[in-house]
Amino acid sequence: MANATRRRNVGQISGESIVIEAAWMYYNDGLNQSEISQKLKVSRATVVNYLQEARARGYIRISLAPEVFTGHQLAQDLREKFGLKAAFVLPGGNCSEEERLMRVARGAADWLPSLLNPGDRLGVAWGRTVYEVAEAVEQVKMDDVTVSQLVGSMATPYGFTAEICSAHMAQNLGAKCINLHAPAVLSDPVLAAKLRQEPIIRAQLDALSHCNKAIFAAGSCDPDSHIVSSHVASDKDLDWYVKQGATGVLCGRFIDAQGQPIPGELDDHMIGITLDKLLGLDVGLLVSDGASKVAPMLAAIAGGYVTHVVTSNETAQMLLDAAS
Amino acid sequence: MANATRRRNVGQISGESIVIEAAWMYYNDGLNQSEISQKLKVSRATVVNYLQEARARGYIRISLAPEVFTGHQLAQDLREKFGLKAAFVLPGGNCSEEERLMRVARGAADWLPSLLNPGDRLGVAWGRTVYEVAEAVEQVKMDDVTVSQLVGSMATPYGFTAEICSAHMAQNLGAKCINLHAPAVLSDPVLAAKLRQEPIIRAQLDALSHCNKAIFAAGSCDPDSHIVSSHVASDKDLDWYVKQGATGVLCGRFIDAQGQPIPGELDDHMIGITLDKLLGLDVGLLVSDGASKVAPMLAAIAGGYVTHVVTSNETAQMLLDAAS
DNA sequence: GGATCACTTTGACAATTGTCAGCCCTGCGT
DNA sequence: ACGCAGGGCTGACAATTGTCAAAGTGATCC
Repeated sequence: MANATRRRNVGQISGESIVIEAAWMYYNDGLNQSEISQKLKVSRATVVNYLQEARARGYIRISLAPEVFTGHQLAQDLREKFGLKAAFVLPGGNCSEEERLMRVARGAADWLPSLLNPGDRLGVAWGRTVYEVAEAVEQVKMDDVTVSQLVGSMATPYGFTAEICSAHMAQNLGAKCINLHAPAVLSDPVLAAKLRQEPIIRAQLDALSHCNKAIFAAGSCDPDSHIVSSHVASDKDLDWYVKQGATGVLCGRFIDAQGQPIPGELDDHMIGITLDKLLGLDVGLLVSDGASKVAPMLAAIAGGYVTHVVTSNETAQMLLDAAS
Repeated sequence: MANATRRRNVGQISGESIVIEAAWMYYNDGLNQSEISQKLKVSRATVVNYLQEARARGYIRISLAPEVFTGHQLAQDLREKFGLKAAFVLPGGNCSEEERLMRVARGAADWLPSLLNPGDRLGVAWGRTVYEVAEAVEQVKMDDVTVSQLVGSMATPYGFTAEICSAHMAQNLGAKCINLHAPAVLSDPVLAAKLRQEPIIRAQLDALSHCNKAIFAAGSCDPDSHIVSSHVASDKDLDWYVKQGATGVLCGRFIDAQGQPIPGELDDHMIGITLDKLLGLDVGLLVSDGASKVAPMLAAIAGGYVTHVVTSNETAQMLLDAAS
């Protein structure tokens, strides 16, 4: 393979770059395939092959202009009403909740790299949404970015543990990754406290304090919420917190409608970032979608954790309506 | 217009954003136009219209991956041989000199925004090549970038004066623009000196010292060079400088094969940046192409003014051959 | 009301692009 | 030499996409 002699249109252009030549003519010069095939003296079918190869190798970048999603009316309304730095509102038209979630995740993934600068430390939460964002991020080379896992790992049956979320995110961003090698929840608060004092864990938790940006989703307090199915909280815990006024979940912590953390038993059992650390970040990126997330999102925003939001048309409208 | 009631598929998605919806489905979800027309419940022809509108409005960004041009063999060879930070080598295959120049200009225009950061001050030289680059830059919003005109204005018959080059560049980059409101060459050195002392001109010249990046082309010393046809130098001047060893022209100044400025009468007549100010920049972007530019480019590189190069395949090869 | 205007939408047709089986080289093993 | 394998190229056909003139639709002004 390596030194196999390729022919590729002998006597023509330097050989390997004929693919690029074709791609340039097609996408930059605006020639059609027939014209290109004439110039290159190959059949049009070959030009098709070249173009496909160019696309397959990722030479061609096609993207929708981000301004479209941050600039339109709903996005501006969100920004003004909630005092955000920016909002990214995607068309969700007619899709199922599932499809909408994927779109929102993809939108966040497209937007995220432009929110990061060299030297940044990005905290990554966990959950289905965050996982899909991590997966959807296009491989790019972000110089000097560090990704940190915001909460410990859990036994979610779906494969989107906090570890995997942060690892994939770092992988696709070409960033360094600091994982938190501990469970998110321990049955014994004493053990949890001891673990927090372990030098390795302690260092990792310290690192979290230095994050200047974070990406997270808002979790709902429904009985079928992932916080229960991932065994972070039991049904009993959930009931208790809801009685205390829990409206949403952020990084594994329950918050009330004003976004204030609700102190409770779980705090002592958990290993992960505390919510006060999420205040005052350069970027607090909330990615969530769906009717069930409206109240949690509002709570997170009210708590001041959020500077940027990614969501769909529909959810944006619900947020605005609910807050009017 | 503002409050005119648009119909656009009444009862469907919020109306204006149906274009975005269609674009998303087409480019992100990979659906074809028929599928989209079904989902959106419009005819396929309408979908075509939506997509065209999206493209016309610039919602769709298509670009060739820059790594292709900075990564391939010739670019790496250039970088190593001349100690550059990066080189951008475009396919020039089979084109006329004119077409190659346009490609190189376009390549530079595509690359330039990614070389700029907030706070940068970009010095812009003049000439046919620089003009084409300025024209080819896609309208983007670069926050907090300032463009400075590196040399005074001249009576070129072709419309690419230094003023126009820098103004268009700033325009398309969405940057501020500092023009140099003075002729590049004055017949009287005393007058030139006086003009340099004028507060406005002086301030503008001072601003040039603060540029941290610059874009320029290498000019040749042929009798049909633009430096002559634009009346910056006379034929007699040119002859004299060539006799002194002039190999190229950079920002209106003659340099020898080692890139050293050749002191001469013209210096006192000129208003514009001096070459020592171009040393040690974060980015010195040389954009040039063609056989006649090979020697001037080598001279500019030898002089240490250049950190980044944009050129074609063919010229890159000539540079490497000539320097081997 | 109805004529007009500016606009979007549409169906039928034209052009462009994608697919695929088979050909034609070249290198390699027998 | 010969046959084989594999990659690249091609022509004919299929699918997708673009064009354009005509028709529809609400708003606005007699």
